[in-house]
Amino acid sequence: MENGWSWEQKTVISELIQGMELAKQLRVQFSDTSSSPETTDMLLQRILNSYEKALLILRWSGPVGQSHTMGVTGGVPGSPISVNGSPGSDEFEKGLKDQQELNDASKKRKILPRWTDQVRVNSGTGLEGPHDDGYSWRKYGQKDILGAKYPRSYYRCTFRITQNCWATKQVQRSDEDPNLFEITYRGRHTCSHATNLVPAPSSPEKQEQKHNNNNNDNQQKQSLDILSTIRNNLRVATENLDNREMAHPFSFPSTSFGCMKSENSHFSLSELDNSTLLGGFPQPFLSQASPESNYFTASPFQVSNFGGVHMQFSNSESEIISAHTSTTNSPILDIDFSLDPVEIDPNFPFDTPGFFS
DNA sequence: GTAATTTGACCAGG
DNA sequence: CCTGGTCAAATTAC
Repeated sequence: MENGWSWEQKTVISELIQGMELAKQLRVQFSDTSSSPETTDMLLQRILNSYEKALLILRWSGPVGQSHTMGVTGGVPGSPISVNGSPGSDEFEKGLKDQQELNDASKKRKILPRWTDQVRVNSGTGLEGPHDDGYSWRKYGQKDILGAKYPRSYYRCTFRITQNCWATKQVQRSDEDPNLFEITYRGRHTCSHATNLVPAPSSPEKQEQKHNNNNNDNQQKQSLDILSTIRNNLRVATENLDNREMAHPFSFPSTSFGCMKSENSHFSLSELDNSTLLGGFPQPFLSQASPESNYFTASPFQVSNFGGVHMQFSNSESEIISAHTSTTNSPILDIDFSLDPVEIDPNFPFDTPGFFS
């Protein structure tokens, strides 16, 4: 790695910087009545994408304490990551030990970190197609759940076998609000497959049928975490921000890491000079933005619910409390933050090419 | 042809 | 025993 910064560190930093810059632009937008709502909306999207990406990367990096810990993390008080950042060594070791011992999936599953996401799909706009969260998932089952109107779908990382990546997710459509999906993620991706090879994402319709794995919202929520930390730079408020779909998964450049998909047109790096850090990524334009406007507040140490999305973290033991937040203006997002330090996966491909340059 | 999805069977935990 | 989660053969998609 050059300059002591790994590629991912640089990426995170640049994403955060970009987010800030965009937010600033947005602020200007609001004082500039001549700018169109579309522009504003697009800026919002991009901001979110940046934060998403940064969060994702942070997640991959795992809890702090490792050599790969990014400096940024420390500067993110209140962020989930930093909260988990200091795992009790006991549990940490225990977790590692467990993972090593466990070959069987169920045990393994038990110790995997778990977090839930609630994603709203905007049926009106023909779905925000946030297709995937950028990962490459493979459906391996579907179950009717007692008391639930809709079946639950089970997905695992496409690279489970080839790269021993044990990340999985479950998608459950909400009973009362068919537009709402609860996505539970389990385990961190340890794969290092650059999926830009993966063909274009499926069509929106297809996604719809597939229960809309709009998990990218997940990252959007995560974005909020960081978002809140940059509160001073962010104070945006659009008119009513209903549950809107920030949609647009971001993708990574050809050097994409993990099992992220590099979806063609959703790359969202801006024209900001962050590229100097990143080494110059391509900058395809953002795709269509949702029409509705947003309202978005970043209050100190408080993550807000954004676009009606909701996210909770929990370790394998604790219950996932499902808070209902398809809501609108509640600036407060309940985050049950108790991620398990154990989530460091021994298999994490630190040595993966491209992970650390 | 390969890869992904579907779907009933199987299994473990409570 | 019931339920949720996973497996794997059959099927479908590419």
